[in-house]
Amino acid sequence: MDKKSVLEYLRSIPCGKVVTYSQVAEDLGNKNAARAVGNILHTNKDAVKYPCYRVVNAKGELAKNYAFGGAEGQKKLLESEGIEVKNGKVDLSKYGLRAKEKRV
DNA sequence: TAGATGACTCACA
DNA sequence: ATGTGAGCCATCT
Repeated sequence: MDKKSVLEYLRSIPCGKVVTYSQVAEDLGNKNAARAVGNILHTNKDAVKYPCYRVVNAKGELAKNYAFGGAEGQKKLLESEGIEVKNGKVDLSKYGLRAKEKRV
């Protein structure tokens, strides 16, 4: 669960898709490390290299309060990927790499 | 080294 | 539905 691992994971995210903190954490091996993932992204300033904007919370919203460039920039970036953004939120059911469908 | 904080998430009232 | 409490991990002081 290194910062690098998370960054690498971000790069592995397919274009036009988004992932949640918990999902990233789980894929990395620590499903409870959602918080750590967020922290790592926060520390990461290579947003241009690592699409942290593709990472959203369990609700499908991005951390607009602390985002790299604000909800506007994030929204534009997501839209550039072909992701439909609703009020700073995305439809995990459509763009979520896996969303919470696993819960079903 | 130990303590505190945070881009999170879940459960309960 | 909203608000509060607890748990986890990495970084910072």
